[in-house]
Amino acid sequence: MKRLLANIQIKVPENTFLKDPEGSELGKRIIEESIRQIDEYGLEAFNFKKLAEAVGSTEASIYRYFENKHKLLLYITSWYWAWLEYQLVFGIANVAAASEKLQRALHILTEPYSGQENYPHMQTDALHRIAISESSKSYFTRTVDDDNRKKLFSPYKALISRMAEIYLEILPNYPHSHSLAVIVVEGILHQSYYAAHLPSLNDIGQRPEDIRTFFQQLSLGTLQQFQNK
Amino acid sequence: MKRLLANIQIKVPENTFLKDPEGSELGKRIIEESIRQIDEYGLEAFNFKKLAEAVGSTEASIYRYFENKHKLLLYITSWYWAWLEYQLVFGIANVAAASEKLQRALHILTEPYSGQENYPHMQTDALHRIAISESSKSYFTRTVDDDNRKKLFSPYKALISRMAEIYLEILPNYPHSHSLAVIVVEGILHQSYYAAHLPSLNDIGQRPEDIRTFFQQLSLGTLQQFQNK
DNA sequence: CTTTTTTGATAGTAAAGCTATTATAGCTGC
DNA sequence: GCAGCTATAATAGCTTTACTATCAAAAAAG
Repeated sequence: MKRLLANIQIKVPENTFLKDPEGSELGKRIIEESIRQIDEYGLEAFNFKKLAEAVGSTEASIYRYFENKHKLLLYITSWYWAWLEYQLVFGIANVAAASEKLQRALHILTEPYSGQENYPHMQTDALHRIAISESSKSYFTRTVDDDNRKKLFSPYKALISRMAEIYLEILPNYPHSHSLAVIVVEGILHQSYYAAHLPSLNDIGQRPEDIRTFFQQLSLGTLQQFQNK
Repeated sequence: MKRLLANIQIKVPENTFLKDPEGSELGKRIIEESIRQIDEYGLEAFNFKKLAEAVGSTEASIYRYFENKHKLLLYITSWYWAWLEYQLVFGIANVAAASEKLQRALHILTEPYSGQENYPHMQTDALHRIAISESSKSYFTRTVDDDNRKKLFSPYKALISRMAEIYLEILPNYPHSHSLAVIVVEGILHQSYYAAHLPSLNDIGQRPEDIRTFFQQLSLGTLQQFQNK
């Protein structure tokens, strides 16, 4: 796939951080190590004390960048959604047929590119695993409404909108493109999770091409069913 | 809809509790109040201290019933899945046409019956809201594999299997009935959540009949697409 | 070379999660 | 009616997590 253009920057909602971690060495190390630890131990076991120790700094310093670990999770997942959106837009640029766009989009969602030159502290493969097992924790909280008002979910919504546009291109006037897009994006992530942990909830398997085929059929079938009704 | 037969009992996996809460007055009050508090404040804000105070007991006594709040959540959600499965099996019994079964199943998933005579401490409407906003927290943990080995997810799997059977009845030899079932069950719950909190991720709306129609089209479309491929 | 910003060092508080100990009340069997 | 068992209450305490405050040192900016 393609790497980021040198002058393109991934933008994360400002309210996720107190001080931009991209603006300092310590900040970048905090992000890099957070990704490592959340990926390795999971969000619950992750805390600022262990993080501080690992980056050779102090808890207080971490708190100067992020209010709490929930905001840090939002920062990390937002970055990932923004990056995925970029991959997607780039990946379908200049593709004529809408169904071909869908196919490529599903390819990116199931096998996101993992070399990441511009942001060496962003391990996109670890981020992908975090998206699979931790991302839903960013919005199933009692602060959702507040976070939403602060636009903290906009990168995720932007990604969903891109998918929705593809569906609309396949079937203009389809009224549920966003719902379908969410179901497909989350379905892909969750099916990967189930394949690894609750295999009886997944009879597609974990091969990306099989997951793609399934969701392509689900997408086209849903659209067609609406059209024929 | 229908109420539970007097001699039917909802069975919850044994390893979710240390001492069966159904076996004592205190146990039932613990469950009733847990449901109330988790529904009202969310799982994160919920803890055994406040719970103990509300039921007029002590923290130590709660710990005699449940190892921790994660197990208590598993108990509560397991009960709900088992109850839903019962509603579903009952609701489609003696229905001949498979497509009619699907329709009824979707009806139960979107509008589960809420009068609950045999288990007055089980507020099924509160449980439904908990299923929507908290249930995924029961398996997105680093103890999933362990919990799964202990069969703690069997009621959820049983529910999914019932749905899967309906799909198989509509299209025998369909190889992805379980994945489709999970996507539909979770899709219904999540779309309800988005309708309330992140409306731009849901363009179906929150009316149960609209949600049903959408997922019926998605189900049938997915099956048909497979058949025609 | 001085001022401002960033980080480090250290301390401490509050709440959550969990365990242990002892006392008391009620029931079970004899 | 009493011995013994079980369930709960009362109390205490420990550990970890989450978070705040203060001050000094180092580094960067002017």
